[in-house]
Amino acid sequence: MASTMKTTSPPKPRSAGRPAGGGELTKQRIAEVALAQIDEFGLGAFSMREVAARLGVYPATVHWHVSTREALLAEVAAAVMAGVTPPAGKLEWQAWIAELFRRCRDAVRRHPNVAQLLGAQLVSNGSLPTELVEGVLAALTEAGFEGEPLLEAYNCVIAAMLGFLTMEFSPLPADNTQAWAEELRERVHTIRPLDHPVLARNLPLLANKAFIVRWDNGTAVPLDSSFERHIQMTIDGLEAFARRVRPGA
Amino acid sequence: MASTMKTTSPPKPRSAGRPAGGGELTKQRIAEVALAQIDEFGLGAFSMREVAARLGVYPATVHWHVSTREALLAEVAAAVMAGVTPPAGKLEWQAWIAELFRRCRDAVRRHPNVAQLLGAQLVSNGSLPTELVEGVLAALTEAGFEGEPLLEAYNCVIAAMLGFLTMEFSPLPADNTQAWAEELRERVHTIRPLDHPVLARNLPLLANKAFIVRWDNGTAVPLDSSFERHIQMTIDGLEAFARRVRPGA
DNA sequence: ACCTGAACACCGTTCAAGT
DNA sequence: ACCTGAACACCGTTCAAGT
Repeated sequence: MASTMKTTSPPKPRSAGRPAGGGELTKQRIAEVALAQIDEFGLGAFSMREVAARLGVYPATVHWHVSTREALLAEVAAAVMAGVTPPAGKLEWQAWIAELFRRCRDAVRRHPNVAQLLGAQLVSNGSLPTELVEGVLAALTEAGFEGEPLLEAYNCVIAAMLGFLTMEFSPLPADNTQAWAEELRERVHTIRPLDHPVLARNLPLLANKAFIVRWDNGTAVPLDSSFERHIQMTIDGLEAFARRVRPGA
Repeated sequence: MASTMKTTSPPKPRSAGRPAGGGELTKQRIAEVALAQIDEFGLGAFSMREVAARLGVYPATVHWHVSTREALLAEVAAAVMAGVTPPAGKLEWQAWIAELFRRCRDAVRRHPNVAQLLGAQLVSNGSLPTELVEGVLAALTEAGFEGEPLLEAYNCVIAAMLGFLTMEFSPLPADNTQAWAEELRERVHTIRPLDHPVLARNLPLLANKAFIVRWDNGTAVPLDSSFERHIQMTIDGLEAFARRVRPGA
């Protein structure tokens, strides 16, 4: 019963072939365990071998179901983002987009450590629900966009939404968090008013709450009001864009 | 002279202590080599050991100068983003922000593989130039923001800029790019018009050019017009926000 | 101060072999 | 079809020891 912290000890020995117990090993079950692991220790500490260990199985077994580490992560991202798309046809396009933004953020807040997968990995992009794409396009069509402007507006909306969330929940340095936070905090508080007057003057307002000058991410310090404002700005921006495209409305 | 593709063969043997040759090993030189490696093979293939090998040095030597892998990556990100901030006081706030967005994108386009470091890693966030922060705050102050709205507007601007770039240049799956692209392409082109009418109708417009339904990133298929529109929308959004805050202007 | 040489504790993935 | 057991070719980081 030798138990140390992270000993990847071989799983309970058993013979090959499908096990008798009801513990069916499926792609979904693997993704669940992977998500649990990411939730607990972050994406940096995620490993196939640890997933296998948690399932009481050899690493190769996981690969039989999942093909590759990246594919598994895409699966995880898909699971997190499933069901974020609001139902169609019940809201004005502005309200629909606002609702999508909020539901998307709620999903990410439940599993903040997968945030980096959304914006920063093309793989998991591809694993976002098609309903989301269709929904945004439908809303923008209702807003009067078509052709090239539709493409542009769509890209702006997706970038605005996922971009903000990717940044809000971007991970802290894996290891010596304490030391790093202290150093950045120090650096921020010794900003010279002569070199950076506006920043220095607004330091109490910005410290640890503004991008680039913060040492906690959205898990510890959520940017609620900024996100709400971002929704507002996105919609205002879309309306202005729509006016430019079809001035007669 | 045994030379295979990626043999981490021991470096040219030499004795300990500082070498005689003028090849000074500094933090900057290490960051340069790291950046070159990332440019060539991507962030996924980046390794401390390979950096060491390129420098003709043992892995431990790199650690003497850099402390940690994450710290080195932060250094690299800082190097890429150095000098993106436009000079102060020469442009209207709208033009200044637009210029910042464009220069930022140009920097990322020169080193697209570091894009994921910008939005998705809090470490490298902290290594962005303070001038950038100050500049954005100054522009927004000129636009009439102060207090809480200033914080919100700032966060929206940073998220809009870095978020878009993070997404535009998010990396493809490391390995079997070909197969993955083909599969996504296939999936996109078999979308059923009954389930996703707007998407299906606009497929020629969107395929491989819209987020989530593309299989190339910004390196192969740049989203120029979408980015320009994003700048426009951001500024329009800011102006609308400013009007809400101080209706008398 | 700066570097070697070797080790430690991990990785993802592959593959023959079992059932 | 599904899994074991072991191997391959890597990792980042640490540390005593050299100069």
